[in-house]
Order: sequence, then C-alpha cells, then structure tokens
Amino acid sequence: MDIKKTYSISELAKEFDVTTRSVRFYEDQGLLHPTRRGQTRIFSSKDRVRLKLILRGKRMGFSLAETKELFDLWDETLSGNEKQLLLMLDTLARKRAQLEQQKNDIAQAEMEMDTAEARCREALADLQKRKRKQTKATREEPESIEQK
Amino acid sequence: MDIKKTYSISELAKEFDVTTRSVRFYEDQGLLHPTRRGQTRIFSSKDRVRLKLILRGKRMGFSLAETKELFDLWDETLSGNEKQLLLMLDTLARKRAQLEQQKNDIAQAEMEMDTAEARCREALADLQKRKRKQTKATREEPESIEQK
DNA sequence: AAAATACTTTACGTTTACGTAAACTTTATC
DNA sequence: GATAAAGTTTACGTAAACGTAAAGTATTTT
Repeated sequence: MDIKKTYSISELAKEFDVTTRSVRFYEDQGLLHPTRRGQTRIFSSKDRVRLKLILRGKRMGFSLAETKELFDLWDETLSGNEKQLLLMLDTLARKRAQLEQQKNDIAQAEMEMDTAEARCREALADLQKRKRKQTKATREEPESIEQK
Repeated sequence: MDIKKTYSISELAKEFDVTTRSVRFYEDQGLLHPTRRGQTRIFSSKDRVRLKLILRGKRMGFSLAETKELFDLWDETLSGNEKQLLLMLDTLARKRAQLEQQKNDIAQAEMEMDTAEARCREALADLQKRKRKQTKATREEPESIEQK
C-alpha cells in the first residue's frame, strides 16, 4: 500500500523531476491513465508506479513504445488467457536477453574505463615527477629557466 | 594488432549490421575520421573500434553526442595536458556513477521480471488444472457440457 | 567498351520525445 | 470579488538519428 491514493500532475512531476508536459505526453501515448475530476487529471498510485517504470525504462535505453508494449501485455495477462500468458513469458525471455546484453556492455565499458583511468593517472604522475624535477633544477640554477 | 589495416564503408556496415548511411552520419557528426582515396572513404582499425564503441554506447542508452564527448576527451588526454587529464578523470567518475545507476536499474528490472514470470506461470498452471478437471467431468458426464 | 556494382554528395522526409507559446478554465488565496 | 496559481487544450517548433530518393562518379567484371 502506498502512502497516498491520488496525485496531481505537478506532484508527480516534482517527485520524479519531469515536466508536466512529459506526463501529459505519456498519457497521450497511452502509458498513463489518469481519471478526471472535471478537466483535471487525477493520478492513481498505479500511475505513479508506471511513471517510475517509464523513467527507469528510459534510463535503460527503452523507448516509450517498448515500455507501453510491456504495460499493455501485462494488463492483458491479468485477463488470464493462455495465449496471452505464453506471449508474456516469451516477451519476458526476450527482455531478459536484452538485459544480459546490457550487463555485458556495462562490464566491458567498466573494464575499458579502468584502463583509461590507469593511463590517465600514469600520465598525471609523469607530469608531477617532471614538475618536481624542474622545480629542483630551478632552485639550483634559478636563471637557467626563462619565462618566454 | 587487428587482422586488417583498412576497411571500406560497406565492410564495416556489414560487419556491424548498420547502414552505410549511419556510418556516414557518424563521420558527419565527428565520431569517425576516415581518410580518402579520391572520394572514397577508407576506415582504419581505430575507426572500426570506435564504431564498435558507438554501437555499444547506443545499446547502453548513450547519445552520439555523449559518445563523441568521450572520444574527444580521450584524444585530448593523449596530448597530456594536466587540466585535460583531470577533466578526463572527472568525466570517467561521472560515467561510472551512471553505470552504477544502470546496474541498479537492471537489477530492479530483473527482480520485477522474476515476480512477473512467477505470476504468469502460476496463472498458467491454474488454467491447466482447470482444463484437466473439465476433461474429467466431460468424460464422466459427456452431455453435461454443451458447446455454445 | 558496356554493364553492373559500389561509392559519393545533396537534400528533403520521418519518428521520437518532448519544448514552448497562446488562449482559456478552474481552484485557491487575499 | 479580484487576482494569482494551477490546470487545461491546441498547435507549432525542435533536436537526434537516421531513411530515402536523386543524380552523379569511380571501379570492377564481363
């Protein structure tokens, strides 16, 4: 059970640091389904969860269309038809494979960042050493180094 | 050392399953730097590596601009200025944080997919059980179930 | 040398995911 | 009851990442 039952558009926007424009867009694309009080949108905690999922999806490189597909599929599985259930399982498997690929990509990237960082630090250390030597030389023979 | 020294645009396109249009676009955006023989582009193995990195970046949700930034930064660190090196280290740290976030997102997603899959399988098992029961009933009192 | 193949530039078109502005209505505040 | 604050719709604009077509050049194959 969530803390609150319903949310205004600006509450959600503030909480997840998105614009109200985005939230309305997500509704327009069929990802959120707020009810109305007059004209005003009222978001349920289900909508709130979905917004969270949308944003996580984006961080993981998913398009809104992909996320919507998952939402729709999930909604249909609730109606419990066998074909839908099997389709959902299949989709889940494919998404898992995608996540595996992403984990590999990330691991690769991290390794490369390790070596990149190492080289950086080495180069920096090199510079420092040269600087120290130069300082020493400067102290010993001040006029031997000319500024421009 | 790579197997080959240079590559044509269609060789690269085929190897990485992208269109030549994309490859040209990446050059246009300053991510690749092929030399020319006449008008024709000749890609080095460095370009090949970068193309691989570009595509991995995309899978991880990075924009071409972000990837280009990293490439440019890396090139500048080779010239070994201290400020550039520090900037690179800083950028690396930020990218690492981003990857951490992504790993969390993926872990979350995997957990949720676990429970989703479990529910799916449960629902399926339920359906199977009901089917079996119905079959049994049909066998015992054939006329008790009417089709439509 | 003719034809097919691969490559090129130029340039307009398309999709995604919003930004931004205008004009209007409803709700809250003084 | 005026005014500010928050909400709404409508609609045009934009950046990213290519797709697609046109029209020409270079290379390879026959």
